[in-house]
This record gives sequence, structure tokens and C-alpha cells, in this order.
Amino acid sequence: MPAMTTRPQQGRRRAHALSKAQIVRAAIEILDRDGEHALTFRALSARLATGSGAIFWHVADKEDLLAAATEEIIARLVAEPGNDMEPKRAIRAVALAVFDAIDAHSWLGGQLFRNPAQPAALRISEMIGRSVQALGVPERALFNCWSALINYMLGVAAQNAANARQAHAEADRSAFLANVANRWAHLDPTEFAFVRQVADELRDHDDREQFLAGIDLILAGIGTLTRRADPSP
Amino acid sequence: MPAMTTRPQQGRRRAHALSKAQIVRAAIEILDRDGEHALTFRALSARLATGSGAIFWHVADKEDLLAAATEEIIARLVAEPGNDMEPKRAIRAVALAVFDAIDAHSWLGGQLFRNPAQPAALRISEMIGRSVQALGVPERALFNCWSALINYMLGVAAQNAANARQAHAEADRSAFLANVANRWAHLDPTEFAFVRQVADELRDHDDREQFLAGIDLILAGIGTLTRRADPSP
DNA sequence: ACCTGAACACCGTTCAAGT
DNA sequence: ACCTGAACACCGTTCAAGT
Repeated sequence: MPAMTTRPQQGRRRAHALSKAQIVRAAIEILDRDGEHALTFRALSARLATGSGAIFWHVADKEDLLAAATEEIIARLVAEPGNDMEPKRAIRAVALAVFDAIDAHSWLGGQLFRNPAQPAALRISEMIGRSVQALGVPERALFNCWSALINYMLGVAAQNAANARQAHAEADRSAFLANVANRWAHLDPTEFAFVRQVADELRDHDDREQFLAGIDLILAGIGTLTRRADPSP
Repeated sequence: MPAMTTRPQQGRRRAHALSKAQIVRAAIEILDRDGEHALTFRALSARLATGSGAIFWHVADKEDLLAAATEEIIARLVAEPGNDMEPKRAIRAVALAVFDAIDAHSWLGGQLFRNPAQPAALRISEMIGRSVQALGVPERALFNCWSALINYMLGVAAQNAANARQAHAEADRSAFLANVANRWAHLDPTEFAFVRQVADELRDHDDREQFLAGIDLILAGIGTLTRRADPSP
């Protein structure tokens, strides 16, 4: 009976012991609700009702935290998009999934972009690579076709995220676009003839459609290199 | 004679009065030599032998300073590349000029990327737009072709800048690439079959060639939409 | 009109001290 | 082993005071 008393009474200090997963989840919530700049160790530790040092016990630094958050989102997305679809459809599906994820979490674009070699981005690269290969592009061109698609995807996606950040400052997205379009429409006519011309289209274009059109353009270019005339295996 | 004495003796306070152009030039030097993170108002004011407040008199904030630096570089570059070249050649020339500028000033990529509506970026957009139009793409597809090219250009360029920043931390570029390639080569064979396969090519690829290959791929896709069979006007 | 530089309100990160 | 929170070394930006 006295022997049992020796046992330390554990698990009383805090309802849930802090875990990296829990920290990352809280970070994502702050990022989604209040934007990239709002994620500070002070805000995060306040929300988790702990000291900043506690967070640094589980997380190396801010970069590590952001990478983990990115990984978490990509992991949720990477599960489904069709592994056994026809290649072009598969590429479009993956591209749209990434686009939508970045649309929903505007901080994600900059993150994937800043570090394209992180595991989360690699998983996307792998899916695209397999589909490009299945498309039947010759060995020599494989690397370039793959990298063009990846670069375009990540580029546009991050670009849109940057726009979203700026649009957030102004009233909303459509007001922001209208503003830019208006500014463009009043540029010098001889120096900026083309930009003036597309200003209208900018006002009411659909980012998602535009993004997909670019993918299709690259796919059409890739089609140019493909030997097989018969689409069936 | 006494009237002349009333005149304040001017220009004695400092050899060169501070100007925005001078501040921007100093900022570019710091950015180029020591990287993006080294540009602080303290470092800048130390180099200009003045107080930080003096800089804020000429410059609204850090964003303004970076935008002005970007503008300065693009202005230097935008002068030459062939206005009366054949369209495809013109597009390649502009794209390469931008690529090389970003290669020479690694901070430039992130900057153009972060704010693609700034005048500097617009000037690039205009040149690309005119060439795409000259290519003879149908009215409806113009906007999408143009935006695909711009997005790709800015995307890859900024991507490369991000890589350069990371490579700077490690020994040098080729060592950095060798490291990444090595990491890729040891990934799980079933989960990352494709990435493992291209790891070799990553090690000794030429960024510039890869970039141009992507441009050509998009141009090939655009060619798919073009009616005119006769290349001569 | 333009410059000075201390001061303010923040950051990310560390670390002695606690449990 | 894990948590606390004051402290450190920075930031960008402001502003009373000078010339």
C-alpha cells in the first residue's frame, strides 16, 4: 500500500499534453482565419494557453512550423485524385486540387512555392510525373515537360495567393479586380496598348478557368511531342 | 553687398543631398551583395551615413523601396529586346532577359512575383502581349495565352530565385543540386518512382535551357490554336 | 525642406528556472 | 521530459527636435 504512493500522480498538469500535431492544427486555424502575418509565436502560445518556449520544444523554428502546416494540408488532398484516370484527366484533377487547396488557404501558395523540394510538394510532383510519362512523351523530353507543368502550377497558384492577399486589403476580390482593370484602362495608349485591351477581360475572368486553360495549353504543347496517334492503349 | 549676406549658404550640410534615386541604388547594392534579408533600414542608413528617418522622408515604406528597386532594374532591361523581331523570337528574347535579370539579382524574382501588377511587371506583360497577338491567335484565346506565358515566366523565375537563396546557404549551386538529387534518389521506390527517376537529370540540368523548353512548350500549344499556315506576313 | 537619432511597438528565439 | 515566461537581439516605423 505505501509502495503505490510512490507512483507520481501523472496527467494532472494539463488536460491535453501539447503535441506537434495540436500546435500545427492551431497554426492552420490562425493562418486561415487571420492571414499569414497573424501567425506569431505570441499569438500561437496565447491560443494554446502556454509559453512560447513550450512551442519551441516541439517545433524547430517558424519555417518548420509552416512546413508542417503545408504538409498537413497536402496530406489531406493527396489521398484521392485519380491514380487510374486517363493521364490528361489525372493531370487536370491534380492541378485543380492544388489550385483549390491554395484558394482555400491563401498562405499555402507562398509556402509550396518557397520550398518546392519539401515532401508535400514532392508528392504533387510525383503524381504529375507519372501522368506525363503515361502520356507517352519521349524519354528526352520527359524532364522538361514535367518541370514546365510543375512550375506553371506552383507559379500560378502562388500568384493567386499573392493577389488574394492584396485583395483582402481592399473591399473584396471583384472590387480589387475592377480597380486594377480600371487602372489598366487608363494607361498610356501607345505604351500600353495591349494591357489596355485586355483590361476588360481581367475584370470578369475566372481564375480557375484561366488556370486550367494554361494547363491545357501546356498539354497541347506536350501533345506535339507525342508519337502515338491512337489514344487507346 | 549686405543684401547678398542674407542669402543662406547652401549645399554645405552634406556633399550630396539625399535623393530617392540614390537610396534605391544603395538598396540594390545591399540586396545584390548580401541578399534580401540584409536590406534593413539600419544597414541602409549606415551605408548612406544618415538616420533612418532621412530615408523615410524620401520613401514611403519598405514595400515602396523594394518596388522602386525592381522598377530600376526592369527599366534597364526593358529598353532593348527586339520590338521588331519575329514574334516567337521576341517572346523568347523577353523571357530570357527577365530570366537573366532575376538570375543576376536573386531578390528580383520574389519581388516581381509578389506584386505582378506593379508598373515594372506591366511593361513585361505588354511586350509579351503584343507578340502573342502578332502570332495570330484568335481573339478569344488571347487573354489565356498571354496569361499562361506571363504566369509561367514569373513563376519559374521566382522559383529559381527561391532555389538560389537556399543554395546560398549550402556550399554552392551544384553542390546544392547534387544534395537534392541525392535525397531524391533515396526516396521510397514505390511511392516516389518518378521523382527517383528524374533525380539524375536534376543534378546536371541547365536552368536556363529548362526554362526556355517550357516557353517553347507553351508556344507549341499556342501554335495549335493558330490558323495561318503561312509564316510570312 | 530636409535630416537626426532616440523611442515605440513589435518580432523570433533562447534559457534559467520550475514541475 | 516538458513547460513557464522574462529576456535578448533584432525589426520597421514614428516623431520631437534640430538645421
